[in-house]
Amino acid sequence: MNLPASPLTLEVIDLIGTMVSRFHDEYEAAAADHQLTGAQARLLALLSHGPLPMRRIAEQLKCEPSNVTGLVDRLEARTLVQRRPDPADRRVKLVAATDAGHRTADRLRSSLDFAREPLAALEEQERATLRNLLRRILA
Amino acid sequence: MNLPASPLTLEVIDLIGTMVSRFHDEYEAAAADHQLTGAQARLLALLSHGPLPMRRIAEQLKCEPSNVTGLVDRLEARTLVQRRPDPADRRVKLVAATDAGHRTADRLRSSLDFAREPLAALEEQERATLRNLLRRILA
DNA sequence: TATTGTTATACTCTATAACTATA
DNA sequence: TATAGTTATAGAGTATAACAATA
Repeated sequence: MNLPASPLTLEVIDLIGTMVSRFHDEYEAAAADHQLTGAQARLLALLSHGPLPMRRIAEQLKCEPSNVTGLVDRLEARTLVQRRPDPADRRVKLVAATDAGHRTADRLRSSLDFAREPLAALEEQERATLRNLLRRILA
Repeated sequence: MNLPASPLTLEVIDLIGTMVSRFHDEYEAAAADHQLTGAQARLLALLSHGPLPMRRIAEQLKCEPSNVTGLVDRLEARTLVQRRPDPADRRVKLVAATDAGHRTADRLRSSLDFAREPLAALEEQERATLRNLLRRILA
């Protein structure tokens, strides 16, 4: 059983919804600026930390492994990623970002700094307060 | 020119990213629980405020009008929405949620109260602080 | 037998362009 | 001529099920 939410709580939920929507739209737009779809951008960002097996990619992206095949196919056709054999297990294919892929991922990440601008409205101390509140919500 | 972001700012951006990702995934899951896609759920939520012309729906959903045709087709096939003529302009079709559509939208909205639970970790005063910070960021 | 990645299939979402019926 | 909605087409993302190679 849920208690009815207070007007304050409802407003916070609404504000979070607005933030989610805005952040999401701008991420898609930033990806499009680099001729990437949102899913492709997320995969490329994932690979900037290092190569991953197809299986792990599917887990991280929360989708079926069969989807990853097409996703990697399209990025590989543009030489942004590369399939490599895993010496330890010949069933596994490791997907790695190429140099071009890493550069694209870096540029994408920089362009995402749009998120930094709205935060400039806050003082250092206020950003710390926001960080602490978000940490507790997401804990 | 952008100044490099401080570690604090980067952490806040990262926390916001986590919130966006979590909120988005849970919205999709809640929609799926009602046999709706995310796009269908957003359209149905939009119509809970009242009927809208196809054109306005496209604007609100930030997509092309041609997409709305199929979206409404699929919801109409399940009698969750209905196309009506606009007495004032015979070119316009008004899309309205049916009773069943309103009920589904209500249930969906209730199930989204998952967002309320994490907020319970905060005291009333802290929620007010969070609201004020978010308001300024999103202003 | 179980696991990894792929293929085949089907559906939804999306954009573009051409069409129709109104205005 | 301009606008609202539709259709046709195509590409991308997604899930399910069946499959080959390897463990």
